[in-house]
Amino acid sequence: MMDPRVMDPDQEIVHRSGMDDRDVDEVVRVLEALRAWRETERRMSVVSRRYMKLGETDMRALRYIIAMQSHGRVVTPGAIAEHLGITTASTTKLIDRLAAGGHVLRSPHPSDRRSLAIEVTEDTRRAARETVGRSHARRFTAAARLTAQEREVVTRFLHDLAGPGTDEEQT
Amino acid sequence: MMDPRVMDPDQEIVHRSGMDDRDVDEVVRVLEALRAWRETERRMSVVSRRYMKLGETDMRALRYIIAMQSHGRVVTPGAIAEHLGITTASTTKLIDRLAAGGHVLRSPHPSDRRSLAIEVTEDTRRAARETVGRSHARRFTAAARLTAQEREVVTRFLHDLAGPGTDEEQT
DNA sequence: TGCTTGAATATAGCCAGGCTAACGAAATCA
DNA sequence: TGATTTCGTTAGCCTGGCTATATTCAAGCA
Repeated sequence: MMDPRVMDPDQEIVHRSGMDDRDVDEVVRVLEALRAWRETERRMSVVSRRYMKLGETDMRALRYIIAMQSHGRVVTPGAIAEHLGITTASTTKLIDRLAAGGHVLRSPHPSDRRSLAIEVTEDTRRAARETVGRSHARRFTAAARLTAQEREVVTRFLHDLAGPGTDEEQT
Repeated sequence: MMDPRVMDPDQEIVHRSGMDDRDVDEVVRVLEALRAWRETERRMSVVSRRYMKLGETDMRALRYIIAMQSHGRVVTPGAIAEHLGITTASTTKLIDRLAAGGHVLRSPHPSDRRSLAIEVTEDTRRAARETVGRSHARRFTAAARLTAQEREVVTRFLHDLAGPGTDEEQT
């Protein structure tokens, strides 16, 4: 009635690759570390979003606006919508929320009078720099502690994780 | 008016650690790989959740229930609420949604008549195994491709990322 | 110039998924 | 046994998505 191998689809791979128990153990440790890190990230993201009273998408939007603005680009609602993968209608409400919270301003677009330039307020830019910057610094430090060869190993592993998985895009 | 260092808080760390340009470049590559992987994960999660017509929390709940059940544990709504970090009221609605979608059943708890045992249906268990299992297999394969020393490097790096960041819990 | 078509944002109204408060039923404790 | 605590549910609210539609302006053309 209950299949004990349910959460253990590794057997097939293990069998194919001829790994011994010790190898499997190490691999599992890597995966566990990966899982732990993701969980930490998720939790910290929840904490900092609670702190700034923003939802996940709003936060992503803010990061995007700040990044673009720091490169001197004019950020329009349409561009935000596209970046986030949501509709422009939802983006209008999103900007309403950010504006109500004093995070952004709607300024006229310099050349297209149909459009807008969304600008982040100075206070929010500072706050974002503090919270986002902290976790960025943590990542930076961790990567900086590695030797050159180790960095190469880690980078390769990460690319390996992300790379060939782009197959199941289905629309 | 516009500070070009806004998204570049790395300068201080770089300065402290006495890294040269080449080092910085490599570190940035590591971080970029990290970011790319996270983005991939996020996108794929969106895709598979759309496929199963489930929200993020519902999916997490399902994974939790399947995992516990596979260890022979009785899963109660309260335990689900605690694991997800949401209220029991929200969990009631969550279970309503999962039950309406045919993903779980409310069965009587074997020993406590106030409580319930939430059970995943066979169909959903199979579907979850397929989608979740695929990305798990991808991670497993990537980790399996590493040598023993490389696995150690990666694990250490990941722990380093997740580890000391648990300081800012602020309730 | 004046008209038409398309682009960019906004509005209205719907649904999902969180929350708090209050409740009933069962377990537990004095 | 009676009081208290625990567990899940219900009711009602708010946020953040969506679609469909409206509004305003830009751009191309007769």
